[in-house]
Amino acid sequence: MKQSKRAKAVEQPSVSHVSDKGLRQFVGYNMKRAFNAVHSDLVTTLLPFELRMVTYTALVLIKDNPGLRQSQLADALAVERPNLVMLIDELERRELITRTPVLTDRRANALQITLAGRRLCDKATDALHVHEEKLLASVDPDARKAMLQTLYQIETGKTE
Amino acid sequence: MKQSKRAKAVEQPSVSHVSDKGLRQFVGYNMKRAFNAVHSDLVTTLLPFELRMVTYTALVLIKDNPGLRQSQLADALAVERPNLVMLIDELERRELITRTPVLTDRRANALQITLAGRRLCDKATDALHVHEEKLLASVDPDARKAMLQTLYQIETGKTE
DNA sequence: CCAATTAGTTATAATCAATAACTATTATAA
DNA sequence: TTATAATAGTTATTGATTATAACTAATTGG
Repeated sequence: MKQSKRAKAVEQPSVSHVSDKGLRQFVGYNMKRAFNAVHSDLVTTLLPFELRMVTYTALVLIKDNPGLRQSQLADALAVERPNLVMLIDELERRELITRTPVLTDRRANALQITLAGRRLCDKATDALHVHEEKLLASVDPDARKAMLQTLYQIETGKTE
Repeated sequence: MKQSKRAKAVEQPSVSHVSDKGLRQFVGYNMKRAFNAVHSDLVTTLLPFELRMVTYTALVLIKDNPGLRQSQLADALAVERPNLVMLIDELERRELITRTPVLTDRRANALQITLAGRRLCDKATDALHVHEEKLLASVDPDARKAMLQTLYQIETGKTE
């Protein structure tokens, strides 16, 4: 839509540097900024494995929780069940996981990682650890541990 | 317990609790989990103001950087210019900001917050601070300060 | 048994993010 | 100066992601 009334031009001092100090007051903002740095690094790290953050996360959860059901995985990943189906389809098609019906509940599928899946997962995990260590090289180990504890506290809302 | 009708099928131990310990090793995972908690709180806090995270952020940046240009804001928000247009359209339509052409560069628009925009922004900011304090009530002030410093270190990659 | 619920699926809609191309201006370089 | 390139904002469109509704099959519980 074309603007019918064009505002009058005004002498404006151009902004040389964009200040975000108003946002820096929020812990959430600082968390998001830091996570963005981690995430963009993660994306490039996982690229050669043809994994995205969500597919890698799914793979690890299936590896660590053999027999996991799709609904459980959907909950853990915080994705809707319908969206998980396609995700699982892809991992199964690539033969990184198997989807086998459960005897005791024939509605459900039990997810298992395959050998190939495990190998890919392990390689990706190694690469991620290397990248993360590089990203956190300047962070003091104690400060890092303290941050993890604080993050967990925020996540769970618990005092300790 | 029902007996299997085929030997191939194996009794699957159902997963009672989904373990994410493999993911907890990553700082990025812990950051994302904590941020999710903050973010979902933020969404509900901003809802009554009819603001999303990105629109609130835009509002604050315009407030703190009078005369900001759209391209600068797009960079600061890390959104593509075309997508910013609709965002700015909405804020302008709601008369929370103004978009005035710049004298010295008639291609550019200078963004300004209006009085109504400032009032809404301030109210939202207050509400967000209240909510964030509640969310971080269990976190020791020193631990919080230390975390902010560490987060900033990760974001910028700098030693200090 | 019957109703309600659950797991997985399909199809679809809504939302969000990315790309190309256009205009009008401004900057540059021959 | 003129021609060319580059920039700011816009439009239209596409692609990707996320959410919703409805369905089948199986299980649960009264």
